[in-house]
Amino acid sequence: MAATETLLRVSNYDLDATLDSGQAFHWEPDNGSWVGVIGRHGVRLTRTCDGIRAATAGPVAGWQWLRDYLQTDTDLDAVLKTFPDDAPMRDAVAACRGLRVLRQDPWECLASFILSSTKQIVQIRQIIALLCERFGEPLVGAAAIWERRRRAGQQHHNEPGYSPAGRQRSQASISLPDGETSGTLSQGNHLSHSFPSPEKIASLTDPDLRACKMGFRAPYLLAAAQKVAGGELDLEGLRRLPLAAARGELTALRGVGGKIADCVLLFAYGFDGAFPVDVWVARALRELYFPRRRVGDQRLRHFAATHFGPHAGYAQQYLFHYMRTKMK
DNA sequence: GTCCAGGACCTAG
DNA sequence: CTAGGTCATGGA
Repeated sequence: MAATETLLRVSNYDLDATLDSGQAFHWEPDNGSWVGVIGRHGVRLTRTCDGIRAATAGPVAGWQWLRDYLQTDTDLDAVLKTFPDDAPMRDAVAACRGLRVLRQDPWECLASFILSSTKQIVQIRQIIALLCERFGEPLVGAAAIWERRRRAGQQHHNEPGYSPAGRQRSQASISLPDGETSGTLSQGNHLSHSFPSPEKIASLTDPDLRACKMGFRAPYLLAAAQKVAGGELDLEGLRRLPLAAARGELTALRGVGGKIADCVLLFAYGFDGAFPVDVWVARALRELYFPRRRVGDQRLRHFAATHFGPHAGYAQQYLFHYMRTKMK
């Protein structure tokens, strides 16, 4: 394996909380490390005493892309200092100090959250895994893995646009023999392909997508992919817009309301003022800030938009993870 | 079998 | 403005 390694020196970084807090869905724990996909790279991350050890399956030119993704250069203490000084926030921060907000690819983030509506996180991962293994590109450095499979006398069907009809045979043919992990970065096939490009998804059909278990979200994803691939929506251009304008561009997409738009603005663009309110955060706000009071949806959103300061989205992520892990 | 999930949308009051 | 139904799927 032509692996490349480095050590990202960083303190105050909770890798577990960061990669398992419902921001990104292309990561899995593996023997004390995390294995995942960033762009076309398979990546293994391991927390050490002085930082994060990173390894990729193929050669890379520098590591700035990984520092950007993980936000290791963010001054976390400066962010935490802007949080409101109240009991709920103190408890939430104490529960997962070191949690970071990632900086993901806009298309992957938008598509992932279009798929997230009324789904449990474990199911979102499953849908995205299917989407990637069927329609994504093999990762950089994965050629050695494919060669090993080929020499084992197994066929595989890697051509673009293969039909769902060939799925069963294809899946069976590319699975490794029992017990072989071969020191590869990922054991499962679902972590061996990139997230499909907007152009790729735009070329698919509704049944192709529904076969990935995404149900009524399929037409939403397809329409979004077509707008991005056709240049009608410029995702890179959103970086230069004010928060409200960027939000308007995203919510113009069918299937993208305020919550999903805020997730994308926060997790992909770094708009820290975006404050996604899902069922968990709504529950957290009601229980922690308005105990046994009847608070309307409108007032709750107003509170969220005004109470948490310039890094409100960051505060939201602490509340979300706190609620989901500690308070059940 | 029932309830619910990092929702959005449509309609009716 | 809020309340309720609908969409598709599968964990718990």
